[in-house]
Amino acid sequence: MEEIIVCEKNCNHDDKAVCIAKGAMLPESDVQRLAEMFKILGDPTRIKILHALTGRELCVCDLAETIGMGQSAISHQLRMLKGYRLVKYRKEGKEVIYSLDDAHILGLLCMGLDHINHS
Amino acid sequence: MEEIIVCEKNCNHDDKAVCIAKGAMLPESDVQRLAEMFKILGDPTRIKILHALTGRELCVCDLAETIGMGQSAISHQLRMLKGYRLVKYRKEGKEVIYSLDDAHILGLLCMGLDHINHS
DNA sequence: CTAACGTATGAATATATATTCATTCGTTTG
DNA sequence: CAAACGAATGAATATATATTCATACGTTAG
Repeated sequence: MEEIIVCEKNCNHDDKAVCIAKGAMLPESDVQRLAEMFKILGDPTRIKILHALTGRELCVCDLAETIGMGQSAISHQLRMLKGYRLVKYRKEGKEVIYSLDDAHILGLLCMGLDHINHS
Repeated sequence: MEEIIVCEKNCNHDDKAVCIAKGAMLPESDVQRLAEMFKILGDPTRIKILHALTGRELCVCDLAETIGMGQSAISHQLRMLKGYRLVKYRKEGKEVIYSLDDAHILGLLCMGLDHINHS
């Protein structure tokens, strides 16, 4: 699956470890996308939004009140979540109603919850 | 499982949604710990370190060379990972050899990889 | 058409974060 | 004991990030 890269530099101690580790490295693009994805989940406000939207759809205003933050802050975060396809929206009159777009990400959230509870 | 909180404020539109959403909210402490945990995984360098240490132990120097970054940068990140019990170390002469301390977290990494690949 | 409402947005601010540099510490080796 | 090495650390810096404020936009109601 992963291509083997030969390590050029000769370090003083055990070369082999570095060579093997280098060869096993994730492609940079995967690393970046992974980090990006986890970073999105690494913010309390965004977690609250995603969790609030599980099994429910809510307009911006209600989200803001539910979470207890300003409308603008929520809107900015929704913009980001929208960008990563984690939420979608539908317009109804003046309201914009958000819901989850990616059920898959909930698995990560749940697994995260498991992790912080069982340890 | 979760205690129901009654919402006081009367918003113009549908109160019920907010009440229910508020009642279903995660405890603040859970939210914080979840976010904290994901934030740790939300950095390319830390992902590289954790991934490099899967199935292998490496000293700081080799980690730095494997990843292609300065010793100090790696050391700072290891400090953080150590703080969250994601890595452990053992000393061998002048070297400090790190390994994973929490195999559980690898599940999250893998699941993350699945997620970015199948979507 | 105008006012009111819900939302989006840009700028500003405060804060957090990662990396580098210089230095120190501890261990080993000559 | 002194020099060399690997690692840790603190300060400094650069950069990213979240939130607030003010305002603009679009829709609806009067």
